[in-house]
Amino acid sequence: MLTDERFALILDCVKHQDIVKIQELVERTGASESTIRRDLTELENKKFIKRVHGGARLLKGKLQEASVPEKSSKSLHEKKKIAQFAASKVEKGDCIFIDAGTTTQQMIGYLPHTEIVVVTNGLMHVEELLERGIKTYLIGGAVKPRTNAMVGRGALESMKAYRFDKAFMGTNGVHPEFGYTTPDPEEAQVKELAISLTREVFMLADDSKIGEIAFASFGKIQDAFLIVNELEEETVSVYQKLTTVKVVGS
Amino acid sequence: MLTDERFALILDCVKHQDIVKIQELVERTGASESTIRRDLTELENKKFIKRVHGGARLLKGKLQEASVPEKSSKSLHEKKKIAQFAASKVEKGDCIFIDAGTTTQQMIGYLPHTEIVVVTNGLMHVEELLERGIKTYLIGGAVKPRTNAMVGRGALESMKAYRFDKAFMGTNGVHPEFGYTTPDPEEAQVKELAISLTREVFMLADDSKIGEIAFASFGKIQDAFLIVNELEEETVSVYQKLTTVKVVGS
DNA sequence: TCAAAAACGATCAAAAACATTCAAATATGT
DNA sequence: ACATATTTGAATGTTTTTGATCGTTTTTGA
Repeated sequence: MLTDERFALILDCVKHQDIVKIQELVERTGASESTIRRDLTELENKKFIKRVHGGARLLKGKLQEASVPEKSSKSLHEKKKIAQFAASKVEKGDCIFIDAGTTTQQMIGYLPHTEIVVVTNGLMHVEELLERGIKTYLIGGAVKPRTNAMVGRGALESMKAYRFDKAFMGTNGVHPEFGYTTPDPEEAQVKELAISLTREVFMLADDSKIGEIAFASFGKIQDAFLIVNELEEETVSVYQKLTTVKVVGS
Repeated sequence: MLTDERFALILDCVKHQDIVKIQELVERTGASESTIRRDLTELENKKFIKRVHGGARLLKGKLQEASVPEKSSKSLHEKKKIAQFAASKVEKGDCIFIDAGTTTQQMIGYLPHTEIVVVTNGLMHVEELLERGIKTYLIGGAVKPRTNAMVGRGALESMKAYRFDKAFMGTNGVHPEFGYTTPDPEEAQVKELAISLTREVFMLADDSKIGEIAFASFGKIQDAFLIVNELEEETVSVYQKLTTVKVVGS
């Protein structure tokens, strides 16, 4: 049996059974255990399957990616500083938009008032907002599995019914020329619309995002008040020519 | 049996039975008690289940927990029977609406296909739907704190963009004359609109709702296929004059 | 309340699965 | 045909998983 034949057979097994034992593969291919192991190792490197003790498993978010409670505590602390400053900008009676994402989520705990109205596209924010007794609106649309953000036509339509005093946005890239960028074009659409509906936009970005460019752009640097945790003097001045910048320090 | 196979089996048991004994798992997996204990410990650490003396329990997300104060396991079992039958009505390729509520939530675990599109107004449903890899749309609007249901103008507007093959609704009252009723007028609006956008409506009601009348009406008996857990012969015939009734028995 | 029964966590040795190495078999290129 | 590269399977020692045991804690029922 050829190598590629074995590969096909293995992938077929995994696809149909979700999980397959090495012994079963040995039996079905007639190859030795060593060979199967080598095959599995290679298929794992090529990101086709996930090896587990005793066999291999389908590589999918089915059971694996469900829980994401892990955070690097360093970057979390940075995010908290940024979030805290951003939250201080919220005034009683404001109608604000809070973008989906982990940095913006941190804001919720620091919000200085509960007499505000919050609109968000981040499913994960809702629980904490309600817990604090804040009037919460969620925009509609398709739910993006990995990030639990609302995207798509429904999200855009649904958001057009609102106007915001302030918006707090996350971003994956901040660049003087290319502006604010994010990897997902659908999320970019939502962000772009949110910005256009808002009087005063705040962009929350930790230092790892500065100078980066992701795939989809959703705004120019001057569209938002930029909040970062740390930044060299010279870099700050570049951005300060374009917009207001606040370095919260770490 | 591989570790991951056991994990899948355990999670499956917990999801369908809410609670599972160690002995049952030993029996079903063929593994030793020690191994099952280790598995449960690990699954608890990964936040998939909650260990209890003698077994393990479903770990509900806080969003779900909030709205489900405490349910007698009897009525939960009834709900499951109803949900199971309702789920069997879903066919591959369907676009369905699933109403907010605990009974409809039970359906998700029993859905026979994942090649469907689900629209819901129930925030608590989203997590489980995505976990099963189902394409999920959430309608927009205000989030109702106690039930985590989407209501209000935004919800209505946002739903109008969809049409459904089937809808699965919960209700607080079922009455021959007054039809289906619920205490909250805002939720009633949403339900009413959902029904009007759907070809085939299923109403899920346990026996405690039969003959009851709540404040706000959202449909006549004949608007939906009625699914109940148990019902006296004579009562059944009353409703059967008006619509199709399925008694799933307990 | 108390004692028996059940469930528990910790420990340890056996078993299974593992990566690595090496030589034989096979394929490839000149 | 020859030398070289690749693939294969067996043998090696190592790591992970497993099931049994034991003393402790929790639950149960009188």
